[in-house]
Amino acid sequence: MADRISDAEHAVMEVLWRRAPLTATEVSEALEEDRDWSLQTVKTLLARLVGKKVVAHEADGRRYLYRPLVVRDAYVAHESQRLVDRLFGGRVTPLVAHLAETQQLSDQDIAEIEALLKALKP
Amino acid sequence: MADRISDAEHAVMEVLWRRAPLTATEVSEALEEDRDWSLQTVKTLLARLVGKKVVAHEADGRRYLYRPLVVRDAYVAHESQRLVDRLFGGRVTPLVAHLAETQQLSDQDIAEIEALLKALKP
DNA sequence: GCGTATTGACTACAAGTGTAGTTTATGACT
DNA sequence: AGTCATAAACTACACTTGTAGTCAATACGC
Repeated sequence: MADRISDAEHAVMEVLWRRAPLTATEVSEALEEDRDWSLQTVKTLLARLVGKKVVAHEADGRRYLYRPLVVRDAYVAHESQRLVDRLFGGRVTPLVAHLAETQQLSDQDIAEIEALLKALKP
Repeated sequence: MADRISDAEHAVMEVLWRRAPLTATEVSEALEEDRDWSLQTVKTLLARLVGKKVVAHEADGRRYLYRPLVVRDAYVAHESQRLVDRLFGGRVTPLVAHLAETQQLSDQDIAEIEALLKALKP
């Protein structure tokens, strides 16, 4: 479960996190808007995800049903941590500071985050 | 300038962002603590970075001096944006919310971020 | 001046990634 | 029953990435 999920694979995971289990064809259809992939490509990605043990497939008649084996939150946490570690020395404050500066946080964003922080305080 | 910087390449960039210009040997020495790379490996990475036009090299006698062509802030901004886009639908607040939950922000972290946000308000 | 170390240039090579095509079995329709 | 569509399995192939090795030129120490 420690293998990295590539970019293309991640797009497939997002579909499965939204709804599962799905057949390969259904996943492919769900991706049509965003990526211009052939069904074969999607199947390859699904097979690789199964190989990485982050997706399970169970036979359903002649086809497979795919479902995620890792929860999205865990993935998001892992990737966020990676970024914070690599670019901000593991500290969250500099990240927020950076986003605040470069991203033009709207007043509403700021209000939201403040409310969130307030709720966290003892 | 749009080529992605790989993980290993990023380690080299960090060295150059800290101090530049440097020779390949100096970069290699600076990396000794963190990565167990041969000089040749570092040279390969430098060459690739030059190929990607994110590092420049200028001859200095028989060797080259390497210096970054992109500023760290731009890279950090780009990577942060990528993560926010991919995992949080482009919105910063959910990222902060997520980090707040999973990262056990200390009281001090919270205080820092609050101060930072206060400073941003009109 | 000659050997040795250093440097850049070029080459290597396996694993991972993006992106399919081909083959074979099976089920669905007429 | 024969034909067409579909699904899985296998194969392909170029590009990137991690990690060097080799070669040829040059400079430095003695």
